[in-house]
Order: sequence, then structure tokens, then C-alpha cells
Amino acid sequence: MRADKARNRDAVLAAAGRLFAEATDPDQVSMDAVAAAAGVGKGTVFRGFGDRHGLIRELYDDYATREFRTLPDNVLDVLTRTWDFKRTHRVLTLALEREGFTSPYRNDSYDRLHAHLTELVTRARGPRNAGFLAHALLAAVRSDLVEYLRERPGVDPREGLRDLVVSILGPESAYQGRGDENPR
Amino acid sequence: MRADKARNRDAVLAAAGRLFAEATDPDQVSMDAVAAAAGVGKGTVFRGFGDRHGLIRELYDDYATREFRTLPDNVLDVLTRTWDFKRTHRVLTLALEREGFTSPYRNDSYDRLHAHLTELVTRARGPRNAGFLAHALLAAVRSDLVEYLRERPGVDPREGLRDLVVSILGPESAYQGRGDENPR
DNA sequence: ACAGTAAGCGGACTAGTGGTCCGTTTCGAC
DNA sequence: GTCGAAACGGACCACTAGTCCGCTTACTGT
Repeated sequence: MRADKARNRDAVLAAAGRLFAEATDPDQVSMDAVAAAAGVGKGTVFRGFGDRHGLIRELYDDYATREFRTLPDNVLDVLTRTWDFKRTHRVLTLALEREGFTSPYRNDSYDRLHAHLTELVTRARGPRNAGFLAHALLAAVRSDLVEYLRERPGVDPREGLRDLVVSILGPESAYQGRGDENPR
Repeated sequence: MRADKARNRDAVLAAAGRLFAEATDPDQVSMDAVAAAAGVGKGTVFRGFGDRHGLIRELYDDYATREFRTLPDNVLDVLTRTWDFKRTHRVLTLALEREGFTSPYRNDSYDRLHAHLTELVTRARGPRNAGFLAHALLAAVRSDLVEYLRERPGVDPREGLRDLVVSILGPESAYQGRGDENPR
């Protein structure tokens, strides 16, 4: 890989990250703007990432792999971390989950998260429907639901998430393997 | 309301319904195409529905109010009906849930469904977090998850949904008020 | 050191979108 | 039948993702 290519790649990711962080709506961030902010031509952006969706996905994965290098061994902690992550990277996550057909689930970060949760669910209640239940748990922290509840002070998502996890795993398993961050 | 307006309105809704039903991806259906298929000018479409999102929402509500005129008094039945509805109106639902920022939840059909489920959940386990749990239940039948699992034969969503509902409501409440369609 | 070459660059260009605007037509009240 | 307002329709606009190709640049072998 040529040096300039690598340099440009980094510049584009950095610029895109900044723009998405500043925006309040995904489609405020155009590919033109990304290219301009990175100080490269538009062709370079598309050559490097294929298309808009590719850029978004790579950027998201970048953040996600850093954030989820280690996954807690407790479902509630996983979901809480995910929830927080999505609030932090609001606009980017909205972009990822909204773009193109079916795509929110075709994504390495999602797969890893889902596999991990499936394992935890299996450990707690056996393999029956563990895959679906893991999907359901992740659906409860979908970015637009997060966003929607954020502006609706009536509902407390933390509490709700806890109840959901306790319901699915049972009270014993729900609190097992809990990290220090939220002791019991 | 002038006669021509009403006539055009119907024509546009019918045309849009047909186009979405035939499409495999929401953005295969352009506003131009809708106008052309309805035999009216583009201006008429936009005057009648405001913008693309307005058209999609009205069309969706049209189908939804017809389908959900009466709601079953059983959570699992509600979710199953919703799931089926979304499979039937795949592309339209994808369009609705994907368009614009936060919007999937700002929608009469969603509100009605959510209110009804909140009531059922409250009846089964009290008002604590009932609102959030109702959101979580509906999140499990999000259209793109439906779509994703549709092509993944490993996971059985019916079974999974049943387990999810039983977990949240408890086995007794889960089967109460069940319609004939799935007699225990 | 330097020439040769392939990889990479960039921005003008294209095709197509949602949405607007306004001169023209049509409806329906009187 | 007349007339004003309501509704129409399609040319038009602004803007987007994505392409394309002449030009530049970084590496490789000698």
C-alpha cells in the first residue's frame, strides 16, 4: 500500500468522523464535504471506500472495535455500553442503521456483539432461541429508539433495560459476571 | 374538498401502493414514478402529501388502520400480526422506518400499537417500565430485522417471539386473551 | 541517481433525485 | 353562464452519489 494512499485514508476517516460528530442529521454530511474537509478529491474518497455506505461502515467499525475490544461478560453491561456508544456516536450510528436495505445487520460489529450475546444468553437459559433473543436485546438499543427516548423524559431506559434483561435471563444470571462499573 | 382533488388523492395512493408492492427496495420508487403511474403531475403529489415522507406515512397508515382496526388482547398475537403485516408490506415498511431522523416512532400506527401493548404489559406485570418494555417488544419486530431473519433459515422468529413474550409477561399472562387463530 | 511504470489522484462531469413555482385549466357557487 | 378561487402539471432548480480520465506521484530495479 502506497504511503499517500494510507495517509489519505486516515485523513478521510478523520474528516468524516469530525463531520458526523458535528452534524445533527446524517444527510447533512455529503461526500463532497468529506472530501473537502479531508483535503482530497472526491475520487479518492470513493476509490478508498467504494461508496457512502462503505465509508460509514468502516468509520463505525473503527470506533466500535476500539470501544468493544473487550466485551463484558454480563448482558446488561453489554447493552448499557452499546446504548452509551450509540448516544456518543449518535449521528454516525443513525447513518449506519438507516442506509440501505437490511444493512444494519450486515456489519462486523453487529455480528460480534450478537455472537457474544448469544453465548451469554445460552449460558443463562440454554440454546433455545438464544439467537433470536440476542437480536431482540440488540433491537432494544437501536439507535433511533435511543434517540427517540432521549427526548422523552417519561421513560427511563436504564431501568427498562434492566427489567428486560432480568426477564429474559432470570434474576440470578442477570447479575452474574458483572463488571465493577455498576456493582450489583 | 374538490372532486378532482379527492380523485387524484386516491389515484396517487393507489399508484404508490402498487409501486411499493412491486419494488424490492424503497428507493426504487421515486416521486416522479408515483406521479406518472397515478397519471398526475408531480406538483399534485407534493401538494397533496407535503413530501415523500408524508406520502409514505399516509399510505402506511391507510393499510395499518385497515389491518389493525381491532387489536388482539394478547401480546403475542399483536406481535405476530405486526410481523406478518410487515412482511406483507415489506418495502413500504422499510421505507417508513428508514426515512428521516427518528421518524419511525412518530407515527399514529406506532403510537396506537405502543399504547395497546403498554396496557397489556401493565395488566400482566404492573406499570413499572411497561412503556419501555412495549418499545422493546415492538423493536423485536422492526422491519429490517424481519427482513434480515427472513433470509436466515436458522432462526425461527415465531418461536423466538413466543419465548420473548413468555419471558417478559410470564407464562400465565402470555397465553391469556388468546384469539382463536393460535389456540394454545 | 534516476528512469520507467503502475498506482493513485482530483475535480469536472453525469444521471437522477426531491421539491418548487407559476402560467394554465377546471370546478363549483351564485 | 360567469367568475373567482382552488387545483393542476411539468419545466425548472439545487443538490447528491458516483464515474472517468488526463495528470501526478511514489516506489522498483538497475
